[in-house]
Amino acid sequence: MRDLFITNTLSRQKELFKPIHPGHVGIYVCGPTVYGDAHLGHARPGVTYDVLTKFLRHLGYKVRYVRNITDVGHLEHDADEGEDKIAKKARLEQLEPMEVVQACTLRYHEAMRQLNVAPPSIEPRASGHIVEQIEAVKAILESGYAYESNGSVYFDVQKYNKDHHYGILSGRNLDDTLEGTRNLDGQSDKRAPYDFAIWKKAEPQHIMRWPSPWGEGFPGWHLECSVMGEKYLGREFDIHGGGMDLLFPHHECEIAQNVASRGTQGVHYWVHNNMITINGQKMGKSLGNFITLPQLFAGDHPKLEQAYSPMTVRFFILQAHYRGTLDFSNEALQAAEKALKRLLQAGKDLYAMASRKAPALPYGEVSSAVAPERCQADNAEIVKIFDGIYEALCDDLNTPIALSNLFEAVRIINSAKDGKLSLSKNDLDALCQLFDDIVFGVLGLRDEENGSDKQGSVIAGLMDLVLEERKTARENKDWATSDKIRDALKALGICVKDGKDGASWTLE
RNA sequence: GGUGCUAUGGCCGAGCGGUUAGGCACAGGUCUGCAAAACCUGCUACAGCGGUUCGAUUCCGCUUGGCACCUCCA
Repeated sequence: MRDLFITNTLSRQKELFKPIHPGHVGIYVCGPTVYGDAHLGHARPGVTYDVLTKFLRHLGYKVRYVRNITDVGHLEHDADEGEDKIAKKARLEQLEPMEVVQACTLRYHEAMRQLNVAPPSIEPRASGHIVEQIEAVKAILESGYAYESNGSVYFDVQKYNKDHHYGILSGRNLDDTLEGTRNLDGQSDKRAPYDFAIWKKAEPQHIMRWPSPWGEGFPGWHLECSVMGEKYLGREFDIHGGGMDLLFPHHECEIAQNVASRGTQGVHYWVHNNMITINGQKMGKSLGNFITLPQLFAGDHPKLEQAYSPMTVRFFILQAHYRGTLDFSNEALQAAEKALKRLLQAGKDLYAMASRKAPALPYGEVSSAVAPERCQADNAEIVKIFDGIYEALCDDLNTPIALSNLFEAVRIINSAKDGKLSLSKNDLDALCQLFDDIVFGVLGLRDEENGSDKQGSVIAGLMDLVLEERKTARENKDWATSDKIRDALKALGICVKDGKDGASWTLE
């Protein structure tokens, strides 16, 4: 099995990935808080950890991928007001909280499906794990690193920091945290401003509430990930992923809770994806510059010059390394759209040359192929591309380098198609393998052009007929008829191109 | 204020102590009835100032700019 190196936020270095149990990998990723439409920002971790998971599987690991749905417990703004984000939205729209959760979850799933992000192995909800969270609060209280105050339970950060390092992940120390924290006129039940709630008392108007030994309330936000990670992946597991903005306080708090409740940090590799920015600035609801995925796919937003397909967005994300910020712009998306089209067209031409059918991996299915150790191609350049791609992906999931190698393959395929280069059967097989395993498998790209199979085959049949007539006209040098057909098809969004081996067409 | 990240050609975006990233755009060429596509060629950059080095875009320091986290956030 090839060695994978991945940047561990804990050490801030690339580390050789070694799973706890050989051949198996447990991954936990912080999923969305379901109170609104999924936006462009959600696409980044969705795609990033989808590729990581698919690559691990391709390397031969058996992966359990857990991604939660946060449907309770997000305190809004000021923790002292204790208003649950979901409950607030529900009140505004006169809906049951779970109605909001359900609607948003379904929309999130639909957006992920369009992005060809496979569903996780387990998708636990915070609201379904209240009992476990209460048990965790009890355990933390027993450990002495928490205190009850007026019906709420807070984590005693200062005490914890005496025995452990609060800030081990984010690279801070408590004094730094102190300086940045503003005192809110002592109206809090907390002993110190940096203490965080692990159980929060429900105010009378609060809809989502559960009974507990400390009265009616709801669990603190940081707790759910600690609890569900342990429940489904064990006391210790391999990888925990999430957005960089969750690094502090969320993930820092998770570590503290894990140490307090079960005596171990729990996570071996912390992986963080960077943000998508718009004009160099992070997207955020409060900044009013966020674009939802449905808007993006429909082109329905003032910042959008056109609609961008889910695959274009996926390719756009893959073109940058996951640890860097990625700046959104129409130019960048349009460039991605064209590049993707060229890549997929080369794939089609490749399969035609090899007389194979492209694998159509439906949503949720993962290629069962295991990374080949060696490339069997005769052409040295193809071997180099093959190696380059695996080397790049094994080096902290460097998808941009992998893509640059794939475009070298595109060049070779196109040259072969033009008859300027001949490829052996081994070469073609190797290239097909690359497209099967990497382009469609690991990177999860796919052709969006074709409609349903039945419609597609009808159109293909009609096109054969039309192009046959046009060919006859061209053989008679009847350019008027030939151009008339091409123009008419163009008007329907079908682009005809005359190549050496006859005409081909694509749906715009 | 504290902590950390970053500064790459027209745009996006990799990378590295000495050797072509890649994509998009642009210009010229080949092919072609024309067009499109494709292929070939060109455009060769690393904020500024110092330092280390035989050699720095890559390491170090300073300056200037940008960003993120410290509050819900992917």
